[in-house]
Amino acid sequence: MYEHKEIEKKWQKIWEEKNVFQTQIDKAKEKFYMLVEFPYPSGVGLHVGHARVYTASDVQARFRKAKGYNVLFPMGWDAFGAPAEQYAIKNHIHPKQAVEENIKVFKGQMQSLGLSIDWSREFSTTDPDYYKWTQWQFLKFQEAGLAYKAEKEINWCPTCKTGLSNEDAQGGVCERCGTKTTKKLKNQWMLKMSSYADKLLDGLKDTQFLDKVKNAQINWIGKSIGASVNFPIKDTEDFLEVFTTRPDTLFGVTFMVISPEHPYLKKYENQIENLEEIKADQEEAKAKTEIERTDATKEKTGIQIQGLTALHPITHKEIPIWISDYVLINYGTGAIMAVPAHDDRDYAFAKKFNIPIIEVIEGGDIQKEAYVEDGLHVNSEFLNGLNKEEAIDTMLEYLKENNLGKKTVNYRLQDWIFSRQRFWGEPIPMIHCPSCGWVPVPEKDLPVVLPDVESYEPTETGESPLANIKDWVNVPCPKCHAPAQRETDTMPNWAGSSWYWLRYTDPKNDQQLASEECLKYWGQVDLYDGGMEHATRHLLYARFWNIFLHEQGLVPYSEPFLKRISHGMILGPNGEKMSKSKGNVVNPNDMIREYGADALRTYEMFIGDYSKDAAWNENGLKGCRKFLTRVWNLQEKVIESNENTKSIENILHKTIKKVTEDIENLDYNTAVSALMILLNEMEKQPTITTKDYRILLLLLNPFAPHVTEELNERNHLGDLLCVSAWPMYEEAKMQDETYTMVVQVNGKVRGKISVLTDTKEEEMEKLAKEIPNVQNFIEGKTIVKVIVVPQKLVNIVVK
RNA sequence: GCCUGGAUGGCGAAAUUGGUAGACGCAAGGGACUUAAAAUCCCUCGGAAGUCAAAUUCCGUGCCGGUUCAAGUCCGGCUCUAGGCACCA
Repeated sequence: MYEHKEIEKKWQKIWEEKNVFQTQIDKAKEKFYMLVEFPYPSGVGLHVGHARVYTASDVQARFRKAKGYNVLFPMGWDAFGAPAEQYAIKNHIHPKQAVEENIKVFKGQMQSLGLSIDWSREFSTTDPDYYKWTQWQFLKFQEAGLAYKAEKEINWCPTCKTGLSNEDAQGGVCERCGTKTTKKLKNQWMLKMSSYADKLLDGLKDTQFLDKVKNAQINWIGKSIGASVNFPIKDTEDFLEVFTTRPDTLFGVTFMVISPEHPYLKKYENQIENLEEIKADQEEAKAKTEIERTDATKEKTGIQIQGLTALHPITHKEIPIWISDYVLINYGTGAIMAVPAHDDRDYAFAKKFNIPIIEVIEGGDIQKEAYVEDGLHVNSEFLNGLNKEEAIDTMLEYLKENNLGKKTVNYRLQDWIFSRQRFWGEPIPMIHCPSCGWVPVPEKDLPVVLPDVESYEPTETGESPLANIKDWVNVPCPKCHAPAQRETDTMPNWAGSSWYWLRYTDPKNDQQLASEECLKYWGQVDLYDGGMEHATRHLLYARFWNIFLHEQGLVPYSEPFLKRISHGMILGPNGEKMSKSKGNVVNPNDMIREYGADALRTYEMFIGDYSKDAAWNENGLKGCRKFLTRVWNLQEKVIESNENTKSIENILHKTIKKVTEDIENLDYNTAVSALMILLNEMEKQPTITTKDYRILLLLLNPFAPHVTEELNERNHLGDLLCVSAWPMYEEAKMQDETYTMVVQVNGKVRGKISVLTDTKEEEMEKLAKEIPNVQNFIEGKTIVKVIVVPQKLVNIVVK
């Protein structure tokens, strides 16, 4: 009887006691670094979706190990940040304690899945031994001038009472709690990520990320090439600088628009005649949420600034300046030149406020809509008659020569807002001294450890809860020893996950973030599995961080991840995302208890294309359990022999090849299917040999590691499977003596015949024409052509 | 609106990159074993026509067209759908 409970417990214990999955550097072997995104240990435990991802990674790790690689397959915990803090507040416990409890649950569940993780490398981002190095690396950014403090209008979540990066506030809602975000001016630590935009783009060439992942990153970075143009402001020495991707349309400019946050509104306050009206508008813009402001479908609003007028840089005509919130302060220069004839938004704005529209490119009907296509330029002096590309080049040349502007590149990517007003994060290791300014905490004083406190709830003022802990905040300045104060903001929870894969290579090192030897040997991650939701933010932060460390000579590789794949989600049985409120949550614990981890693993690999979402179906799981039971029952047919059974030798070798290639290509579903086919064939045999059986078990082992080990042991087939080599296939044994030759007439199948594999083309054609049903279709017709594809088919074309 | 993918039986899906569409599994129906059920095993299973049963034929991979001896696969144009970006100048 196949009793999964005892078997699984037994083998998990054996693996642990023998330290089978502990990994050391072994230069004689090629390494394989399998990384899967470490989880955020929440209170609810593992999801069956987690089980899918970890199983797939485990299949990969076990397979590579059997193939002779020295495999690194580590796991840790990403445990800083809002959710742990919220959970702790709700349950009235310290976040540290909450994290410990949750980790215990997660780890227990992972162990019950039988994952071949090297647990000796485990750590949490919240361990002071770990975040010491996160802080240390922040100081490296600071030293390099890449960390700076800036008064920034930031996305503010009124519920979490914290600043959010653009990445955390996508669509104008707080990533964690879903509240609409507002704006708030705050002095924040920033990391100069934007200056790495080109490096982040170029580096993609050295990776094998999925195209959709690469594309998501390219979009996010949002590089656009254009020109900055200076428009003189009438009666001043000043200029209004704009960014445009269409300098060729410069002669079509009929107005300009600046963002409500543009500094000139303050600078020329005294000159502006309708200042009150403008100020009211500014207030309004501030009150609007990001989502309201960026709703492209809504009617444009705007006010013309009286008393402040620009001049066209070439024609010197007067151009009115408007203020409108469709122009964003954090992109380009916060000001645009508007060409209503050839831009949709400018067109809508001009129509609404009756601003003239000048056509400068032929081809459209500017009475009806803005014409954004290419065409010949008109009304454009020296650009007349040129198409878009030529006109852009000519204009850029002209602007440069006349000192009116220049070619410019702009990015959507912004600097990384690195401050959070929270308790549960890595303290930013900086001290503010009244006379020395910001002073880094000396290396010897790291880590700056979070204090043990009673209350870690956010403050009403928006200051971090740490600000209230005077003992902790007040320290002497490291430079002049005068009374000074610690930074009370903490790091975003993206910080800890921006270098964790490096730490796995050398997790206990107390001298360095990881030794050079370990970093060199384990090097880049060979395969990094994670969700599509992390394809932009986490992956960009991590790459930015790694590229920086590489430039500092701290890590040997510029790109951290060689290959990035993304997995699909497991949906509820109804095809919807699993959620408590929908009542469609499947708990992996229940499934393991009832069907066993091996069945669950096999099912989750068989469920469908790994990169795609899949709906849960318990009957499918039952089917996989049945498959394992049949593998179990097959032992009754096993006879002792060092040979393969002749009648299944062919399919055996084909299956080895198929499973090997499928696992390499992450086609887990077809690998399982190939094993089912092999089992079907084996069951048809009166007996199978011990050699046959061991091959089946070896191939199945990555998917169902416990039951295969048990069967291997019970039938005395050889060494533990988890330390045995992957079986090899021989092409010679895969050759078929015959094959089914397909015969078509005019491309339609009219007959099939079994022929010898080495049948010559002429013979194939002759045999094809002899098939009675084929004759029915060619009789009385003229044969125009005969196509013969050796070892496949014959197609007779008749008229 | 722009950038990626995807669409195949009742369901999850396969298909060597142009060569037998639907492997494998689930569900369903029929049968065996059993006092019975569960478990297990065997058979059928895209639709239609045809037949005692077959053979066989026609239709069929989101829609319309094209290339080719041959198209789920390639090309052009749509529709729907998932994900990413989005008043980004």
